[in-house]
Amino acid sequence: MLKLRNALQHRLLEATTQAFPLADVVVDFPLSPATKPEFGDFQANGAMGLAKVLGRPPRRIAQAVVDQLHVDDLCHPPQVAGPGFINFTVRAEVLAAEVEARLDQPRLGVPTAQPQQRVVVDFSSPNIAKEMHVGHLRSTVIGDCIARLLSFLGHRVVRLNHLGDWGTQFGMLIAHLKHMAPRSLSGEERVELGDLVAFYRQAKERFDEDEAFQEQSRREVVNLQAGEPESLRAWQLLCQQSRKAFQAIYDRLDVHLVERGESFYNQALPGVVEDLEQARLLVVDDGARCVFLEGMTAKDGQPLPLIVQKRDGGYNYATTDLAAIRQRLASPDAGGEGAERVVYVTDAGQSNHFAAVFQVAQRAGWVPKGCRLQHVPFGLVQGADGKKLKTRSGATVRLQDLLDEAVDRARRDLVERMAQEQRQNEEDFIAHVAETVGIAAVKYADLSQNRTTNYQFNFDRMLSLQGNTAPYLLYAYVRIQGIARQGGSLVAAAPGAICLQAPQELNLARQLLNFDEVILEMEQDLLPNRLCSYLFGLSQTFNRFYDQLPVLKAPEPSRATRLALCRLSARTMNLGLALLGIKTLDRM
RNA sequence: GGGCAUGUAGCUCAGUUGGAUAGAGCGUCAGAUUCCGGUUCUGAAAGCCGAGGGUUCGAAUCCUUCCAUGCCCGCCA
Repeated sequence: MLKLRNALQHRLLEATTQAFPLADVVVDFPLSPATKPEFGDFQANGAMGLAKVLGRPPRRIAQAVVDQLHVDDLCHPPQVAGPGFINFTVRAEVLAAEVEARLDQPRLGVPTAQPQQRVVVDFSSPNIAKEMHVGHLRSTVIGDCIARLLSFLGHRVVRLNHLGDWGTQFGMLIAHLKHMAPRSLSGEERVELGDLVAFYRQAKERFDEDEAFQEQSRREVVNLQAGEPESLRAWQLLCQQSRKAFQAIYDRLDVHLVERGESFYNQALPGVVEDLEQARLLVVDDGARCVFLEGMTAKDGQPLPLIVQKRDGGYNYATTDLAAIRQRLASPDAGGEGAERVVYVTDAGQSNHFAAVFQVAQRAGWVPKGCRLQHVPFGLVQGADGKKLKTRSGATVRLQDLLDEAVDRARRDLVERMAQEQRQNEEDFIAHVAETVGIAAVKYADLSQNRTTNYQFNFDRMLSLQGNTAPYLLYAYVRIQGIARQGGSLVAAAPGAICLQAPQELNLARQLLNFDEVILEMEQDLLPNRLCSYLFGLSQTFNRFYDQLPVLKAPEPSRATRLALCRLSARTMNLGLALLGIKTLDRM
């Protein structure tokens, strides 16, 4: 409806200037989508605002504007309602023409962004030698969705996995590896570390108990940073092992990332501190080198420092994040990424940190004009008790276990339903459906909630076949495919064949045509739940349509019209879900 | 103590630049089936939008004070 809205907005402004040719009044008369279906398709609320300026009753103003409006080709006569709203209802023939035009548009009416930018989306970011857990779920799912959206809009998107692959804890791990599997380092023996979490735990235990081991661990950190070959090899071995585990999960989630761990910026860290020194931002405080932040205070009301080099000379995460910003925003000739926008998808707890780091980057002059650094925060994943999600024994929930359970449950549901319906299906089918539904349910549950709030994780709810869930949406899609299987061609409609008559047809057409508005809205604030609630509403409208009107058995021209609506519904669902990172099924 | 969030129906949550009578889903209760997959559809009950004050034609939305909850606050990320 974007095109229609723009056209109407244009005419509305013309009518307003005709009605009130006052040079000194800036006439702003915005047209927005109607807040309720009974108000039509669009509404204009400008009359109330102008009432004071013009010193006339708002309804009279609205009527004066309507009198100058020429929109007969697009709408029914606009209605003045309430205190002075103007309501517009688009003509059925116009809707039909829009539906027909959209049937063959690959982008379903969504324009590409102008200008197209180079965007870095930084998300997921697990730590080497630790397992991915619920904490990584939201970043991975939301980040992937945002990256998909921005690429769809035509931006050149680089999806970076800022892996925790460097730092003091590696000394401990390397030292432990050297004890456990010394021959693996020389390549004489292939080592399978197996459960890296257990390995990490062992190393940590030993570190806490054994003083000699502590000393050795510290030496390994120094060795690693100095590039000592054997320590480096141990480090690589650990990274490789983790990478395999991560990749298995990314494959399952259909999430693609470019690995760009913290170690990538290691060489740049001294330069970052030098730059800050050059920019006269650096202050030595209590032996640490830091930048004092503007507008941020610590507990005692003193200015808050961002430490970039510790007392012992080591660097910390703030330094790495600064190095990353500098590299991402630098031009490609300077070895940079040339990004015009960098989006960080991390939990809301890091808001302060990013505000600090962005401020320092800004003051250091690393952010070129027109470039934008953006933290996209999200809330915690909580259990049914409203507290941070844990297993029954109190441990962190492994992401792999969480996905397994979702798929298991989806499978049990499916098998039970098949028994009830006396349906026979191949094992391949069952496995594929269970996997798709399970993963979709987990993703959708996360995305369908406003990301800024904490989110209560609940298997029963997300896998339910009713309500705002992935299975409900997938089922609506499956129904359309069912029509196709029964002989309804969703391939094409004859030109001019669409004739919208029944209210269910008109409702569905309107909903379908709103897709473009929703995508642009989602782009504005990067809230995937906007798209989710749209797709849920579309599924509901479709189910009503499907329930109340026959498609295949309908006489012409209804049959062709309804098939066209089915086709556009399927395409819209498919594209919408794809932007969420969710795959559709033809049968389930 | 400071900062950032959050507070809307029994539960889980939407609510667009301030717009019309406050919106879903689940649950509850009452209905629908000659139909392309009933995993559906129709309807009902359910609200002091945390509390007070302010801004204006108009506030869940903006400002302010307070209350409650969560997260963060110097060398971990």
